[in-house]
Amino acid sequence: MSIHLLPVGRPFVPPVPIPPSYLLDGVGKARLVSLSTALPLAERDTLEPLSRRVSLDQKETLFGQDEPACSVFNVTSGALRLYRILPDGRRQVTGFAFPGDFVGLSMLDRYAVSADSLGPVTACRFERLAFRDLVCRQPGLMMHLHEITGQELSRAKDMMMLLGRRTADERIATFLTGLQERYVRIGRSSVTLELPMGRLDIADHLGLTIETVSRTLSRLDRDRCILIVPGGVRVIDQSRLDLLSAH
Amino acid sequence: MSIHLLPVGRPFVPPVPIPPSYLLDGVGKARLVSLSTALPLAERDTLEPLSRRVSLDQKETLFGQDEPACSVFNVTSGALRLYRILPDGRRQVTGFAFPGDFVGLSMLDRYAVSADSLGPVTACRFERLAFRDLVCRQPGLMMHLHEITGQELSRAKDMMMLLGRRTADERIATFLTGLQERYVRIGRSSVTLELPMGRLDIADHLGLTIETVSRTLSRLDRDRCILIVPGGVRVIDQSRLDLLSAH
DNA sequence: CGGAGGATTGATGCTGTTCAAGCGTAGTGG
DNA sequence: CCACTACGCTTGAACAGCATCAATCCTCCG
Repeated sequence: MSIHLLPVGRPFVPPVPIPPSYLLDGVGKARLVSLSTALPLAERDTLEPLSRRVSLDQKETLFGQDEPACSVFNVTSGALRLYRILPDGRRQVTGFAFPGDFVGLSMLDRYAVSADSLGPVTACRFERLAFRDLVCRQPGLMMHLHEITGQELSRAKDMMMLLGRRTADERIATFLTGLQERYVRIGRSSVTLELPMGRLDIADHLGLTIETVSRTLSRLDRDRCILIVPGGVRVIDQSRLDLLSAH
Repeated sequence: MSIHLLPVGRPFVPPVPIPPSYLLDGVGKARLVSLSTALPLAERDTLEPLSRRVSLDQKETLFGQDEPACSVFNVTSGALRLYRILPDGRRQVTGFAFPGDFVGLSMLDRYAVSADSLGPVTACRFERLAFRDLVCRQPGLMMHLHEITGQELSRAKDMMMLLGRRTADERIATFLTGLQERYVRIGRSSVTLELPMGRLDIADHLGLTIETVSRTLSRLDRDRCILIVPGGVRVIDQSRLDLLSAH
């Protein structure tokens, strides 16, 4: 069973693409050489025996917010939705986890969000305490994981800017280009941008309503900026999208 | 020179209050015993020699976003404003740093935000690489710092929920109760809640305009929920404030 | 006393929400 | 093969919350 430690690079500096085959079957002996923070192979090897495979069907929940966090996960295929809910039902989707992403890495004793599957998902599960103990003995690995958490924190700050200060158009554009970059990074880039999540998930992620998401996408389609296709969108005018999402 | 490692506790479980004197003069020999994740004194002692004191006047900048991150800081007195700015001037204040708070702890090679002082500030500065090397050799310390980063990430998700899904009233109430809790934690709680930042800072933090912040505070004052006083507010109806900010 | 900067308050307008209806496609069963 | 339903998505019309624009008011400080 293979763990996916994706390269930790600066945004907009996509590292060497990883063959999709490596990411999609979590079995082979393929090795991932990280660009900036290469992990000694020994560390990979010590991590792997701890993991056990988990499989989820569509819309199954992996864990719930505030539950005792007894595991750390690494997604190997499919996509997870991560979210919080207010007592009155308002929801904030804090993010989506794709192959290679860790969830629960901050290792507090309770999960900070709920996680469920958008479609079929497979992941590696680590017993938290064992994971913690092991990582403690490998300062290099721990540093790497800390760095990944730092990246997530930086993305969280991007989200604050987006949610606090950007218009609906900008939010949608930023969301789309952000997905593009993530797909590039995991070697999944293609002409059409797959959207495994529904409109409501996008809305709850971007702080909008489903109607506004739908309207905004429709307008971008009408303006020949994107083309809405079943299961995703095709980007027609990349530069206009980049302009809208420009930080 | 003394470093402030504040307890890492769950939200709403304020740990033993720390005498303000300890936090305000960064000199004495006082020791901070953390509730959940006590640091061996040896670790504190190894960290301290690395630090150098920095002092800032009002509205001086400590570092700018995207600058090479060559230092990690620990605030000892005063308060910092942490923010990002879009090319067109829109600003998102991602947070404020109070005594005991670390900034730059995620240790990416560039700062994720800009930081400047709201009033006079003192802090401990650590050379990043030395800090990193040292921390690498102290798994317990590193774990603790990782945990602090995890807490920050969790608060970032609170902010996403706030910015994406909550009304102006709720944002203001949540902001006020959040400040209360932080002040309790650093032993600074008092009848009046000090607001060292201006209305514009609050607005840019909560994704509102200065006018909305002012109006909302005025209404809470008119409704006898708070009392606006010079430099802060006095909370009159705590339960109503808690209700508004309830997660 | 006068000026500057921050804060408050009012009038108006816009962006995104709400409410409601209709569309398209996939799945089911006659 | 064609209803029929279910579900997600789209579209329209009216509305509301917060933003914008603008004037005024503090309060501190020279």
